[in-house]
Amino acid sequence: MKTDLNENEDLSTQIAEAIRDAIIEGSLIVDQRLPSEAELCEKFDVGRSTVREALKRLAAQNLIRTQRGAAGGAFVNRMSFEEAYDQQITTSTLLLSMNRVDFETACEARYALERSCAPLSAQRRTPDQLATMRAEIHRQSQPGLTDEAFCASDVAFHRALVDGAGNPVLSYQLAGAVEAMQPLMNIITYTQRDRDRIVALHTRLADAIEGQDGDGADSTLSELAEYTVELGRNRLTSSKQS
Amino acid sequence: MKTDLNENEDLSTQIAEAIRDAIIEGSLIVDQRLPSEAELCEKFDVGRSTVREALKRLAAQNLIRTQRGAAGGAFVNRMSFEEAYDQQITTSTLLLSMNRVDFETACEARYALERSCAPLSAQRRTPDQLATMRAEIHRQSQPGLTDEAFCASDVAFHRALVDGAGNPVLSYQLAGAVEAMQPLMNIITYTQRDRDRIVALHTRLADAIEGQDGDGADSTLSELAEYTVELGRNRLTSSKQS
DNA sequence: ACTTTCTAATTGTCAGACATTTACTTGCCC
DNA sequence: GGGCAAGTAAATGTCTGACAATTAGAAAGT
Repeated sequence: MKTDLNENEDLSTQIAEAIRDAIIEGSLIVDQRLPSEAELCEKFDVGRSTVREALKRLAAQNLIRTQRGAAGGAFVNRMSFEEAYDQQITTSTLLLSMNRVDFETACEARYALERSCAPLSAQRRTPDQLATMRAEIHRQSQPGLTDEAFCASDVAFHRALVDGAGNPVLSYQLAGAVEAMQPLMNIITYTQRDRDRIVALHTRLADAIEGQDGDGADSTLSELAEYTVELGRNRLTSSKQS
Repeated sequence: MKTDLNENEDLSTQIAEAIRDAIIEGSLIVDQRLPSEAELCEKFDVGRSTVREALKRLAAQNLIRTQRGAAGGAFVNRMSFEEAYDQQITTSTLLLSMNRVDFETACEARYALERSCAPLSAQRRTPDQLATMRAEIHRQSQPGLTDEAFCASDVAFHRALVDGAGNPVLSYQLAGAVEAMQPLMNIITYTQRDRDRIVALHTRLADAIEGQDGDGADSTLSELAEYTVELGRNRLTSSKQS
């Protein structure tokens, strides 16, 4: 681990970067214990608060975890898919909401990515995932559902579809795209007719996935994408008029 | 912003979460100044170090930035695509390297995602992006290139392809998939024959993109994916034998 | 052998001090 | 009045020392 710091950033930033690089580069391996705070103070020749701030930075990125007590300390954390999901979702959500990304662009990205899962999902989906999709479709067709609940169910449906590809890396990458869209989707007010149409498309999609018809799933997703963009466009137009 | 904290986590974690939630929820908007450290101490009734650790956590996630001086303080940061890229790449890289994700799975995910960009890229790529692709192909065919430089050029080529879709959200999502693969790709030792084959495929890909032939690009990518998986498989087999 | 107690190591938190940076004010000179 | 310089105040960055809380392991006693 490098110990010479000469940039013009904060000391805690530099120290955090030095340790992060050591983790990425592999000289600190998973579950390995970092030197104690006191030792890091000596090694980098800084005060304890500075070291602690650096460690907190790393903890915020799930790179390390800390334990108190005698055999405690900071340990290199094995980044779990769960943690990575959450980070990805937070980042994506903020990225979309803070940069005035328009609905159409986000929608295009989301469905483009999702379509890349469809053929794999048609091939590999488990009965369990198929059942989840059916269950969500059933929920979506129940009357009296709030728009938000409908949206949440939509997300669950699409996640089941994505997970059907049986590729955790794909699931991880898609988590951001699908979940981060939810706040944008929530601007849509669904009429009963909209919902009927979406449920019909979801049903066709589930049928295709069940029948291992990759092309069918792909084209249905394509239709769904088009319809969603259209809904978003109408919503924007009507809100401008009002 | 909530100020009552009663969980059993660190104080700095709780405070960071409270502020983060306020940012996500929208009660703290972009470029808004947070209360000074002293004010936050009062508000949450904790010491200054605790507040500072919380702020460093947020800074590590690019949620805030800080300025020194009289009119300084912590400000809600507009998450830039650049920052989001970097975060995504770090997270993805560590996720893959720490969870023994096998080459095949990662490769499948990467090319599946990339294929979702191909048709859009064929439609919209700028001459500039096309030129980048050609330039990288040229570099790749030069003799005496190290494996690492070849890999780097490969990444640059594929990023140009992805950027060609003209959708920043897609570029962002793909950044992780493409860049995070690089360490895994680096285990491959390319023979001259491998390189020739890859350059030929890249050329076909660039031709398809130039000719706005989405299907052609898609099928070429598919071939490239297959070939890359094969290379990885051979590499693993031979390393097991040695 | 088992339980209890003690001890030491380590992180979590607080308080106070000083350094550094920076915007703004004040005062002086022209 | 305008411009320049010095000073001032507010804020973050850093250091030090102290104590609290937690925990593993050693020591002691039965």
